[in-house]
Amino acid sequence: MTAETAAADLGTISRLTREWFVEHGRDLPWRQDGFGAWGILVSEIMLQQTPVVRVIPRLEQWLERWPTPASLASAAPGDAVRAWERLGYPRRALNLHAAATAITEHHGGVVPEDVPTLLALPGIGDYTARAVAAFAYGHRHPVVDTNVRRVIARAVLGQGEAGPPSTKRDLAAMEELLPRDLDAARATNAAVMELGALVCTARKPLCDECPIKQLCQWRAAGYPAYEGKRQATQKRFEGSDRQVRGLILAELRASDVPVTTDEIAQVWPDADQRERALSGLLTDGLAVQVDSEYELP
DNA sequence: TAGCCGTGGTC
DNA sequence: TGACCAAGGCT
Repeated sequence: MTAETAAADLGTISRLTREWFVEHGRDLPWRQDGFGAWGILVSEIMLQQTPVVRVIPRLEQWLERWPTPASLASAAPGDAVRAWERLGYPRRALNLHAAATAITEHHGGVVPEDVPTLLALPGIGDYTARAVAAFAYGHRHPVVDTNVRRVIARAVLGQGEAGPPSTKRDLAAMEELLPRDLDAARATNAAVMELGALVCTARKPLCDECPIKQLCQWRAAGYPAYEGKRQATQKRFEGSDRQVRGLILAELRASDVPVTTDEIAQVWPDADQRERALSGLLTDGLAVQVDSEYELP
């Protein structure tokens, strides 16, 4: 295949995916016109490693309570952790509060537009910075999440799985899929992501329904099994320190007053694990000690 | 960079 | 039923 043909195919992949998106993309809250940069930022933080269906109700409550960065910044960090409820990875709530504070104090209460400034905010990494710049402000940046990585691996590279993160490779590939036009570029980012979420899924991809199956390199190769490296498998959660942290934090969230070590001892039998978990929560700022008791910050 | 960080749903 | 997966970030 010549370079020209390849470039043309990338353009076709991009266009077909956008056309599919217009027809099949979900009407998610953060995609509505005028949703606002703050709402999009909050949604992106909440969506980190967390399914859409669990984010939507929490996001709506969050934005009703804290409609601006300044409003969240004026709350206690612990209120953010409590309002996070059971979304998981509660340090995200703490980071979001810290980001709101930085935005209020250093950026005039307005969510920054450019990737480097966004990256400097706590809890905002490469994906989230690009997503906010692209979706909230319409900047032309490749946005690469786990869905996009999978689509690129399959459709462009002909591999069954994305394997371990390969940021440079995937950013370059996504960059090539982005049209010059700003609106079309933003739509492409959303469309490829959505294709990975709804059709080109991790387990049972719906290849028959795929708008770019004719151009998919993985399909053309006969769906070879993935042979490359894989991401390390997650450790078992049941009985882990992570579980203990979660249980202790749930105890702190549920209480209006500081919690005693005796009360914490009720949530988990193993004292060593309790100490490790509690110490970790203190280090992370998710808990603070008052005399011999503990509470949210 | 590999390991850690929650929680719940799926097959 | 247990492993896998989910719009990642940080160290």
